[in-house]
Amino acid sequence: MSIQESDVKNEVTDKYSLRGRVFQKLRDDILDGRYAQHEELREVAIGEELGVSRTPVREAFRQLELEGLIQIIPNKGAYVTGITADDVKDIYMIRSKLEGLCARWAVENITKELIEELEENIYLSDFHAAKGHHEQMAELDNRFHEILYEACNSKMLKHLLNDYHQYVLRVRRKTLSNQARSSASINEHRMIMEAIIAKDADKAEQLANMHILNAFDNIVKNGLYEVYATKSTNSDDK
Amino acid sequence: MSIQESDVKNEVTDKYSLRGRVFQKLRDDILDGRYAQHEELREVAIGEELGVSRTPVREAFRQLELEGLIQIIPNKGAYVTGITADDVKDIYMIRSKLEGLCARWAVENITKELIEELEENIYLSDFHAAKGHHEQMAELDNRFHEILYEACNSKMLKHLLNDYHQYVLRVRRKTLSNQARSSASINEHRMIMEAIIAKDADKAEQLANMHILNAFDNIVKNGLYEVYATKSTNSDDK
DNA sequence: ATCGGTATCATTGTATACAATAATACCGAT
DNA sequence: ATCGGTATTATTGTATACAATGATACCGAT
Repeated sequence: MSIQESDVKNEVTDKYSLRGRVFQKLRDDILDGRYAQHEELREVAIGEELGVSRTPVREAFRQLELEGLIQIIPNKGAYVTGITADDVKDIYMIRSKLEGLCARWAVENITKELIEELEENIYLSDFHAAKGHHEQMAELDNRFHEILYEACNSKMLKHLLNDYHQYVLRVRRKTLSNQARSSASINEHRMIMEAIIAKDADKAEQLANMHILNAFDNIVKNGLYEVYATKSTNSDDK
Repeated sequence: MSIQESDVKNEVTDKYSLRGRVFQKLRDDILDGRYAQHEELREVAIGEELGVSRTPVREAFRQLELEGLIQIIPNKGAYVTGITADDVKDIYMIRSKLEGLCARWAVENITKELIEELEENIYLSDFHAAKGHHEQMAELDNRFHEILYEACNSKMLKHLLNDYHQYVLRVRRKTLSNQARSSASINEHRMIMEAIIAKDADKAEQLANMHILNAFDNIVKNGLYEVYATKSTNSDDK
């Protein structure tokens, strides 16, 4: 197997190294709002908490910085940046554009195999929707998007969308699973797939745009959006 | 000065730490194509080359991985991913959408101060264009976009666009500075600014979209686009 | 000659030791 | 009491030592 085929998940998660575990733990904690805005993270403290030395902690810090979740001031410290309600909104708006682009590119580049995967995905989604299997539906929802990321045939876009998808997964954990939205979502998936198969790039892009905006609407409507800090702006705490 | 005000550049560059230097050096080398695709980077070798120990090298590796420039396979090694001609194209297409979004948001959020900065930027650009000062014009061009990133008032979008801007800076280093394109570019900047001032979000977005696409066209026309590897593996390119 | 297995080596992963920097406390001069 | 400056401490930055893992070479059995 060539290098670039290897599972993209490993890029970041790396479940079995200490660094990977520290990274995941900190990212989850930050995205779940368990740290205050601008809270300082000390290497030894985090290390002791997780039973590891400073080395993996430092490496995790460097990654979190690039994800924009903490800010490192040289020789001074690491401060959590977290994400605010405004950030969540921005992420969805950005994702809307990018998923649109992804769907557009998929029209040109999708393979037969991936089309089949999409079809299977929709088919299974209908099944689990009828049964009310929320767990499986969430999984299939993720997978639908991941298939498209693969199908667009762009390393850059895939990488970017995967990153944002990570954020979204966490946000969604906090939102009620909403029966009505689930079936609407599947139908939107179906329409996107059909537009791609029909090679209608404009329609695919537009549908994908709307799909993400609808998902965001749903989050706002369910109100769980409020768990995130409102833009702290300043006059700062701490 | 509060934390979030501090210079966003430091997030990544950190010129004065060893890790920062290693990171920059490796990123530059990779983006300039000085490594072969899939070449393995060994920690000790890089460290010796730069006269540092493995620690800063490893931290830099972790960052490069998140930037997508190398892939790290746990317990095995780090392999450069580089960017191909296709990647450059994708970056510009993605940037087109994002800069459009940025301009749209700037319409709502731009401050008087930033509007004045934009006006000054255009004014100075005209001056240096007339004099043929390429260095200053490139600087002003960057700055124009950075002002917009600030003006959109979105931490997420700003962060993202700054990242891509880094790529673009390197790509542009390789492209001829083209007199005709320079003046066209300034005019496009002017029109974007005017649309923002006129609070015409649709127009601002559309102009910003086109501005980036035009910049890419120029790169392709100048042919220096070919310095990058063509997509290595799969049969098809886009 | 090929296969399987083991030993050796190279390389990464982690912990710790040391150096440099920044924050704090303390002390004296005014 | 306040200000400036120095000593001390806490914390990060870097180097090195050790552990674990994967790659390679060697060797014997078939």
